[in-house]
Amino acid sequence: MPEAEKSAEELLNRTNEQAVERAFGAENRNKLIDQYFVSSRNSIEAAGAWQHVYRLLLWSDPTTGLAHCYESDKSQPGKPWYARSLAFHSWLADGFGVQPAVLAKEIDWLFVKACSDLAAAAVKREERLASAASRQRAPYAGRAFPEPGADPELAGIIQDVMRPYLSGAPSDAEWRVLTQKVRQFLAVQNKRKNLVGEGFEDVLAQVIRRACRLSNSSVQSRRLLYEIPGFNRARSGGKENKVDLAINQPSMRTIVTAKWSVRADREKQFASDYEEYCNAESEGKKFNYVFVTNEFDPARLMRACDALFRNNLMFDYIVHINTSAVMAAYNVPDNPSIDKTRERVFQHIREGRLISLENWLDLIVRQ
DNA sequence: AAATTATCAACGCCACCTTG
DNA sequence: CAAGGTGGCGTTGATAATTT
Repeated sequence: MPEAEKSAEELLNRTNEQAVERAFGAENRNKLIDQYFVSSRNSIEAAGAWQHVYRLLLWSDPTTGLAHCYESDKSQPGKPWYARSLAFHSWLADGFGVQPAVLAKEIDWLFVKACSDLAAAAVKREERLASAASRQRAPYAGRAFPEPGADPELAGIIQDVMRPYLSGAPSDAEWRVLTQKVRQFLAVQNKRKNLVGEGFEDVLAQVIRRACRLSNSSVQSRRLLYEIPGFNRARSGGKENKVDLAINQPSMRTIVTAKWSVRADREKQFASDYEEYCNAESEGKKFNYVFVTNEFDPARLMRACDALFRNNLMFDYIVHINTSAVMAAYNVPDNPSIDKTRERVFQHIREGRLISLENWLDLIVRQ
């Protein structure tokens, strides 16, 4: 390798390592998403957008090994969502053209990258904490306080299983290292939730910019409402709410609420947010209110499609990352019967009320 | 600069409601 | 009556904003 190229690469590696103190923060997230799109080198078209969203954000549930489309506890073998997860996993493997066994490697790009940045930062923090910890423990020296990280119960389980293969007894310190590693391994999945929320907004923003050829300034995430053209500062004192995603085109302003999945408490917010937007609107012109999601729960999807505000449909569009994925998940081979809620969702898809990301991106280009 | 508080999404768990 | 759906609530682990 030529000398100049080598040093440039070293510089890149070095800056990557030191620049990341908030691995899951907005800056690093966007840097990583950018990296993904630049290195994939594909021009981003509406039709392939769903694949990028899933490659970046979707993950496989470690307890089932399947692509995640519903809450883990409800997706365990034997429960209804296990069948739907199997169907979704199968559909997705076909879509990516890979075997079901290796699908997990195709997805979860953003989390995997951010986690390695996080681990690097944790190593540095550890040194500082360790010296503080020894100061904190100093006054109690000699009183045999429990060692941090020790987990005798977990160590016991491992010891019982492995006993026939152990030629000697590991030291207490070695057990602590092992149990801490096991705990860290199990804790990793809990960190995901810190990335998916705002990561979804950022990924969508980049997908929209690239697929619809819009500028950075016309597609923005987490702006205050009054920073969007044609919206006033609310006078009613309360907290300033941020808009998940705002698309500003000459012919149309679009306010997007982007939720990877829905919870009841957040569902209630949709209407109060919308009321705030309507009150703040100052140009006397129509704006679109759009809900983008990867929710698979039929009841939650149905409610979003049917939601009214002052007797009109509240959302102009309800967008799922891929409605074919929803249909695939609902049609499980071992039980062909379809309940009312799922049938209603099918109807919304047929009637164009619930649309795919691809369709919505095409609409944005045309408006 | 450090500490506190707010926010967010996922998830587990529980209680209640529906449905067959 | 049992199973499954639903909603509420609290916990977790992270960042961001605000206060001290």
